[in-house]
Amino acid sequence: MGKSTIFDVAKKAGVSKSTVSRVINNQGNVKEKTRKKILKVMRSLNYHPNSSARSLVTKRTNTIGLIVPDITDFFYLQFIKGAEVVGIKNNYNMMLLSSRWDVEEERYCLKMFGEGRVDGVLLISGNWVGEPYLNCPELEKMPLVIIDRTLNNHVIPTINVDNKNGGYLGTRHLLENGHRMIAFVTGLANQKASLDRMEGYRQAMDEAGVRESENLIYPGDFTEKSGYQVTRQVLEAGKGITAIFYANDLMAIGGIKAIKDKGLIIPDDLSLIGCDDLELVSLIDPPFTTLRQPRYKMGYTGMELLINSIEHKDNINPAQIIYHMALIQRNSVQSRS
Amino acid sequence: MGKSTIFDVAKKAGVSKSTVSRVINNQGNVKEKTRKKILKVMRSLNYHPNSSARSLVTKRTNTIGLIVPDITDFFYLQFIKGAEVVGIKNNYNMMLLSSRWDVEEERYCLKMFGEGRVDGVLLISGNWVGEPYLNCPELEKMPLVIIDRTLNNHVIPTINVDNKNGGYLGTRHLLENGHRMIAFVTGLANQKASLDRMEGYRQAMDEAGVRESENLIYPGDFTEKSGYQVTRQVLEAGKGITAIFYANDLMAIGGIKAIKDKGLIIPDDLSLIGCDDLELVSLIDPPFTTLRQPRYKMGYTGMELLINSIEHKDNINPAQIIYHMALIQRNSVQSRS
DNA sequence: CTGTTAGCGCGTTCAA
DNA sequence: TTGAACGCGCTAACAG
Repeated sequence: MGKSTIFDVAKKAGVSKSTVSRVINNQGNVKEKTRKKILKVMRSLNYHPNSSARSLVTKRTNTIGLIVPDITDFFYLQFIKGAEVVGIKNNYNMMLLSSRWDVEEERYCLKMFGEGRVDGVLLISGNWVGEPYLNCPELEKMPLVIIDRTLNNHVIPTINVDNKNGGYLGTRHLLENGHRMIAFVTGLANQKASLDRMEGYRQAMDEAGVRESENLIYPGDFTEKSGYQVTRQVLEAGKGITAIFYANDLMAIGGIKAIKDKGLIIPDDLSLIGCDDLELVSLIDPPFTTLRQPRYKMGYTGMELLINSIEHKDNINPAQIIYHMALIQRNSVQSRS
Repeated sequence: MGKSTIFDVAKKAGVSKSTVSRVINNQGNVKEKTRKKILKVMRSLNYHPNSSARSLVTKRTNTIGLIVPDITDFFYLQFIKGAEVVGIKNNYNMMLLSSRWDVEEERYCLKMFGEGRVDGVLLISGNWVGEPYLNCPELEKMPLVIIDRTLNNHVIPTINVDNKNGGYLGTRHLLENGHRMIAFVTGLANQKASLDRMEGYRQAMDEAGVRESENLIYPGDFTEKSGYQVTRQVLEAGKGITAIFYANDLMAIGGIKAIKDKGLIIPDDLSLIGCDDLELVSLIDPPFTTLRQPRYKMGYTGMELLINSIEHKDNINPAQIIYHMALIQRNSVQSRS
């Protein structure tokens, strides 16, 4: 038996394929009686139009390609969620590929999507230093929006947060609470977000006249484990550090463990701030102060831009959108004034 | 200009489409020299075969449909991850649809995938009571594997854990540590997993001769919030409860908060156990004892079965696979003996 | 080793 | 209001 085609329906209903096609897409004028008839036959045959055949002629797939460094990473969930909501509202499906934190892999994903599988691509990028998307032939003519990354070529729209300002805000908050010996734990050295946040930290420290900031920077790698290890170093350094600023929440969580293991109390003995505002931060003890990156909103907006550009609703998409990071205060910063 | 087609390549290379097709799929014998030439032309034209056209004739899309109740839910990440690994290894892409915890929506997703968009479907099911997949015409001939659910019709392969045994094991563990007044916090009433776990709890309690177990069952809804609220009830009930068994980890996390808010210490004042073993459990303070559901493995195996069935590598897929839940001991159970 | 031919299932003219 | 004919881009016989 196999799947039934539009031809089977037409034959059984005693009409031509064209008429069936018309009722499927409810367009054109079809007599109510024949429409009813065709609908009935379609059901009886359990007919579903074949989407490949359709795409071949319409040049539309109604699906959006989504690329993420790691589906399993808590950090990306809200981006995806935001994008999904807009996708559903506009009748798009999502095809998911994972770049596994690899630039080459990311390019491969772009290539897959370049084979007419999708109408556009939402790339949630590994935030590498550099601009690897220039001269990428896979992209030719394919609507694309990049999230969590800023490009200066102004041809691919990007959505990002102001990481430098985030670093600045967090550091200011600690300074205003009377801290001066503030350590900064970085993420991976090739991650732009980490570098930018560190720059903000430096600027705030400089402005406050804390000259030793260079010696207060500790290299981490964004993982919980490194947060734990680095924090041990900080605690054993004996520099009189009273607060730690982590370049992301996961490291802060590791840090909290290390601090507790030392028998110290947060924030009484040591203050800390994270970065990103993962949902699970509120589950941690203590819930800690962090800088929120509006990830849901970013995914949402990214998908909107993308669909606009696919459907030419609006040809003047902005070249870049940059959101502020917001300080979310919880219970991990003690005033020393 | 637009996208270039196989015809453009053929013309520019001075050969026929068939020859180009042969090198694309590297099959058949093609003279090395012409192959080189064609490859070169393909690059120069930035040619990528159109996957819709291909699917139309091969009847293969090389993509797998994945249905999940909520992409954002921590619980599902490892299933997806396991499935993804196998998918990548076998050159399949993944198309992701979210059923949003709704049976109707789930059916709609199945329908979408029934339109030839995918070669098979991996359904990570909302674990509802009942068997809604019988007589579902969308499924006709479509390879399908269901995860996190057991069906007894023995036509659709399912992968699940032995939830009842999990409930039994957890309760036994508490009993063996000298607890008798053990509360059980359920999940949503229409969730089979919760009911099964509760049944295991009951059995263990009965075997141990604890007759009041009916009065120790508290209804929750799987959310952290309900875990918090129910735990407050338990603490205020004054029944002499010394341990709480939560039907999932999220509720246990809420419970931990409630217990701490009361100024009580875990496990000294109160023991507890969760269920599922989410990754984030190790981040919680204290890391708590729970029953592990091998989610990565389940996703992995599910995808393997599915691909086997698509490629007819193996027509005798098992009708159901049931994994054990394993007790993962951490620091939330105090011995009272 | 290579070219010719015939569809895959559908939407879209253009006539009727 | 309907049907006939064509083509989307590709693979798969079948010849040569």
